[in-house]
Amino acid sequence: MSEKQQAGLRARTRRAVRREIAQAAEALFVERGFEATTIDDIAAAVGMSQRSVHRYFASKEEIVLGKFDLVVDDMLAALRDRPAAEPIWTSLHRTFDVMVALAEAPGHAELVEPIHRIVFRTPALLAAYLQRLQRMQDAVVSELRARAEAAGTPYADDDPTPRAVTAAAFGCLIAAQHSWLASTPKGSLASALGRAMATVGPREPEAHHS
Amino acid sequence: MSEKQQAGLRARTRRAVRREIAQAAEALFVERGFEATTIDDIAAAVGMSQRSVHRYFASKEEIVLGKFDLVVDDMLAALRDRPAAEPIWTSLHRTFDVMVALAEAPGHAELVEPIHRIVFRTPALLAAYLQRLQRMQDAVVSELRARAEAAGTPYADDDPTPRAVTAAAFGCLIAAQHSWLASTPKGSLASALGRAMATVGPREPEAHHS
DNA sequence: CCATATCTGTCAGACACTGACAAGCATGGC
DNA sequence: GCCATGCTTGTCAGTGTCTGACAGATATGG
Repeated sequence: MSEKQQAGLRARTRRAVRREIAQAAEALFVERGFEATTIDDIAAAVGMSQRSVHRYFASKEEIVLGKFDLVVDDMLAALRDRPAAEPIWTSLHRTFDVMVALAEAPGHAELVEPIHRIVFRTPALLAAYLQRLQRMQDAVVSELRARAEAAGTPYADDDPTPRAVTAAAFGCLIAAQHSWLASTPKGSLASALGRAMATVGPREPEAHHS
Repeated sequence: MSEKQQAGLRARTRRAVRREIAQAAEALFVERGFEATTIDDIAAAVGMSQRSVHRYFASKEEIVLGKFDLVVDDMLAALRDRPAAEPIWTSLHRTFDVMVALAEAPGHAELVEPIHRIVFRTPALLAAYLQRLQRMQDAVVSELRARAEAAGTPYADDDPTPRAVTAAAFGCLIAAQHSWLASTPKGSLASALGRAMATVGPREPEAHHS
């Protein structure tokens, strides 16, 4: 009843309206910038009232970053499906692959780059994006703790290891996005991620879950 | 003329008023929370108008995170003073030590923990903090590029290495802050940082500036 | 003592966001 | 076909952050 991805008619039309709003909004954002576009402009573009737009998106940033929230669930599911014996760094790399694949999926890959650029250029959007990444890291850390617990080598409650490794991996993701935006000619985001994640990695001082 | 840390009378009184506002605001934030405290409340607490408070702080978040901006300059200076032959990871560790030392300095160390907790608990504040860390990373990456340039082994423009290493280090900083807040009994932030930065690190596939 | 610069309060406004209410429109039982 | 129910929508009103403009108070420097 809450906010599931039901196949009901209501939920379907709701998602359609969401897409319509996001589509019109992104066009305006690309055209005249994020901050220079008001909610009223977006509402007028789709023929709705300002209030209704806010019924579909809790905040202005969510219009741009809303898609990311949907990917997060897929990424966490991908992480859970990774074999327990796999090195953590590899599992995190494969988790990011889910996001990269959707970003480079054919059809709407043209909008990905300008939107990406806007997110990293607009302070408010970058802050919101980093906040979402941070929130996702909490979920990843929980998963890593559960995995270590299942392996018989749980982390101590105040052990910074799982969060440090996770934060380092997410740092590589952001570095890859930066590098991808700066690359000329434009390479693939997947290769940028691979290169970034090859430059750093976890250190295993003693035996700790192979 | 712009915004330097002059020793003039004007700049001195201005910083005094800033401190007074921040002090009163932090008391209110700790007492009733960040979001539940309005600018009008803060203005009333220091006997000023709402408009004048905004003349000293561009945003509500800056009242809390303004001190961080001052530390950033010291940290960047510390990074520049590190010997060029020192491993990057160690240089970054020493850079963070500057911030840790100020956080654990005697006198105002009691306020550090509750403020820390508020920052990590309040979404808007966490987002603003992460944004500032990201902006600082840009400066650190520039410094690392300049250092590699001076060493005769410059990075390519789209090489994600310097940013990935930097992002990983900052991830360790955040992980250390988390671990420090979660630790009972409360350990030192410096030791938490040391443990976090020991868990991950750069990989040197080939010879690249010792 | 005066010209200049700075600080201040007040007013007004843009903008994001929220709650409340009533009207429109659908679905589903009768 | 008809009506009750529930969801969506627009309108209105309000809060809170943040900004610009103006005028008065205060301080600085010649």
